[in-house]
Amino acid sequence: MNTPAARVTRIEDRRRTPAQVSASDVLRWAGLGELADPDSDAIEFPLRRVPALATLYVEGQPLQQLYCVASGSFKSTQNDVEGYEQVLGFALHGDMLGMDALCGHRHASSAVALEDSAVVALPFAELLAASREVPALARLLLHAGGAELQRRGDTQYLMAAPSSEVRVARFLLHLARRQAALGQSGRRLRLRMTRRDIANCLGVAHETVSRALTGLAQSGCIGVSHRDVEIVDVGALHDLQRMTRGGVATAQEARAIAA
Amino acid sequence: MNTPAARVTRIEDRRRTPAQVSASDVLRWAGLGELADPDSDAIEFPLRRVPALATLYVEGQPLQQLYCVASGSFKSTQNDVEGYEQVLGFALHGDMLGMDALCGHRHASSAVALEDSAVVALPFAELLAASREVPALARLLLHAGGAELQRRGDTQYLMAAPSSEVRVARFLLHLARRQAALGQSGRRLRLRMTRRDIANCLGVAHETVSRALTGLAQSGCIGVSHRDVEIVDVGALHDLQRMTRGGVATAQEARAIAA
DNA sequence: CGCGCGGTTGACAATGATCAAAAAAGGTGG
DNA sequence: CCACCTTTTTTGATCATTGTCAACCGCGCG
Repeated sequence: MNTPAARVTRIEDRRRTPAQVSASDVLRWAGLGELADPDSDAIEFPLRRVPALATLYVEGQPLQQLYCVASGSFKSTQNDVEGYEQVLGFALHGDMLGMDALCGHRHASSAVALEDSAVVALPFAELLAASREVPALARLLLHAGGAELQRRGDTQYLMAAPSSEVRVARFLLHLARRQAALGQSGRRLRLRMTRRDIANCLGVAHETVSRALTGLAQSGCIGVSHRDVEIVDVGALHDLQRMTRGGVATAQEARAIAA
Repeated sequence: MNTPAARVTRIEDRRRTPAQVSASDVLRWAGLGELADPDSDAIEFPLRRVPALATLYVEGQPLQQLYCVASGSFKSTQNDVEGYEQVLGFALHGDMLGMDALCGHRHASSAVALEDSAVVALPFAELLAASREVPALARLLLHAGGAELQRRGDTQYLMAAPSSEVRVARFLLHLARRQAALGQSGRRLRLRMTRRDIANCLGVAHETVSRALTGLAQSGCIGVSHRDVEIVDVGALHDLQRMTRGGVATAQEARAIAA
């Protein structure tokens, strides 16, 4: 494994050096570090900064590039005829964006940066050509597609929760798990998205998200301050998350019922 | 385009002949007919019958095969710790199953046949190897991943509908559109899944699905008899499907409000 | 024939959407 | 730095939608 950490290019460095990221780094970020090799080291992709609230691509636009989130975060959305926006999910470091354009070669969703972010731009045509000689690239695309499908499945699970408080609890746990997998804290979350975005994604009114958060805070499961959430009692939150219906007054009650 | 129809292998024929399907046929079924060539004609995959209610693969199982639905239909489900089942979606002819296992090489969902069905079994390892020489196979995988993502996005859109009647309306329209794309009727549907499965997928109680269906029937939008649904007034259903909240008494009212 | 499963319908309680308003935060320009 | 604006978030009150419980029907099957 010849010290992969030493070879990982730090994002911060890239702000000064020419904005390029090697395919190896993309593989590592996507969780396929074991496939990084000299071939993929040699391939470089441009890094593109995306300011907060900027649109990376919009639904219907022909597929030119796929993107890998280098830093920051994004929301994916679908817009129906009336312009009503449906939030499909949120993308963090290492997540690929634009995979749903692989069928039809037009983006099936839009992506908007939630904060100042950066993405690696992967030109699809070149990627396709290069993937014939560098199998790791082909694997990258398949892996990314599978990962995105799993995230969508998780989101569907969130949305199907019978009570809104459970939905929000699941949402927080899901986000915490993803952050933890990135080496960040699994207890302290900064919600980069608005309550409205969360509500939209969960299929509830945004006031309900607000109420659910204060409810969970009053039960002692979490602490909420603006967009910072601390998961105080993971166990209680996890027990609550499984419940079918009806809120729970306190974290201890949640444990009592679950026992 | 040398008369592709003549070269398409009919499903019925396969019941007698050795159970093999060419890669070209899979490409055509998946909507990539233009990529079919002599190379892909030469590759054959086994056809596997799946009786009603049989499980094709289960969550957690190592990925051995990907599947393409040849006939019949399937539901994809996720099971949480307690065994509670979450229906993620339904697969029809030409849909690929198992794509979410491409990340982690374990199935992230289970697939169950809703009726007597048949699938083309695509051994993943061989597929990966062959795709280096036959680009069409690589494209097939990417295309299928994108298609599955789009279907999941549509499902999320269904689930996010604010009223249960709208959810069901969208569900019916979605299914009708897919059936129409397969050359079948876009007006007459046979719901292969139980009401409970629909409800689970939409995130509502199964009684609510029942009520929504009779409600839509009484408004004159659809006709319902057991599992056969006829879309009588597509326009009204489509108008209703866009509404944000509140049912509509009659199909004419739906049009009046929409006007 | 009885049984189980899937589906429908009714009654009731309650979750959550809606409307309304105000407080808090963030950004902008002077 | 402050005033001012917009956006975001919170909280309250009310009521409809919908989940839950329950009974019933129709159908297929052993």
